[in-house]
Amino acid sequence: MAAAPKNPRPCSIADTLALVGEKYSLLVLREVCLGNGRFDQLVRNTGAPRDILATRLRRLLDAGILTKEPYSERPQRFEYRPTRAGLELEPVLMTLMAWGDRHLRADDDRPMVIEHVCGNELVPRVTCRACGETVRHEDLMAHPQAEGWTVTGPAAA
Amino acid sequence: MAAAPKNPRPCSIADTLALVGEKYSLLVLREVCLGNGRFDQLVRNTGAPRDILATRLRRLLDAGILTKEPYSERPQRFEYRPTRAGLELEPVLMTLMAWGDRHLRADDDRPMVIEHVCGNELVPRVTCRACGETVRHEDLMAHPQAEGWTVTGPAAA
DNA sequence: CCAGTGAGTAGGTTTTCTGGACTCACCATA
DNA sequence: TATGGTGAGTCCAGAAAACCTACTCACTGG
Repeated sequence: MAAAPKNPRPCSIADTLALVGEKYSLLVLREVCLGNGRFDQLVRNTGAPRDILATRLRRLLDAGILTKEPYSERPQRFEYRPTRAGLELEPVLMTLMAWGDRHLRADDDRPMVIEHVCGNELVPRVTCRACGETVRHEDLMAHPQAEGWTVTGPAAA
Repeated sequence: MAAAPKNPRPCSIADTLALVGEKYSLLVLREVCLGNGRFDQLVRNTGAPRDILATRLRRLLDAGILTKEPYSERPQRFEYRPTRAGLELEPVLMTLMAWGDRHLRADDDRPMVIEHVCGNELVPRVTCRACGETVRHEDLMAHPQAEGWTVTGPAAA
């Protein structure tokens, strides 16, 4: 018998995680978004082994999520910065942080508070671009576009 | 010399990823949110090896993100379902999917379209709960709550 | 009785992570 | 000019995870 075909559901979540889902990648992105883009800062702040960090950085550069900008000639030194695409991953970081703050922490134990220009603390909320309402699970219907990938809960194709 | 202390930045993103950041975990959550909660469905749809899937499921159960509900006595069969906490991770899945759809796919090649009750296709957007505005990177200021964890870009503590 | 299914477990190999030391280029100071 | 320090990595051996294949166990349906 031929080996298992191994074709999981085609999915943009999976594709995105293939780029940024490895250990430390999103922490690197966090630091870089905070402006801490130097190698040793990344090592200290993420806890990644230097070795692993180097391969993660290469991958994120290749994926167009980070860029490497010189901040000193002689000794050549670089700083990693998010690209536009990298910055567009910030919502992922926000929603992860919000979940952790809600479920893993006491109210007075949040390690970081983010302030929005409006002057309030940022509590991120995901809304529907079309109608502006908060997105709730019960309000969603999934429509797989490929044959054979059914969903049994919210919807049928 | 004593070994490196290895204390990375305290962070809810890291804490959340410690629970759901391993390979396949978020794909399992995706399937479970879609209503495909049985072991063999999860194997097929995520592509995870059966033994890895078993350990991921245990971890997600322990973390209170999934529950195991019987759908048949004799033969005892269970189905995994998201808890409230699990459903609250859906925004993470939405934002990951939106990013992948935007950056890794052509417009006519999205593997899944989600319809909101409002009748439109869901395009998720992260907004500030206080003022309702779309969250943009430039509008944020990060305030680390612990000493020593500076940010050099958006803000100082 | 036999084949088939759903939900795992077991074992052995391959891949990846990890921690530590090492390099290389440069600067500062004595 | 030696001496030490920093930033940005690389290299390596041991530990841990992932992977694949096969196997079990409890049924069910014909």
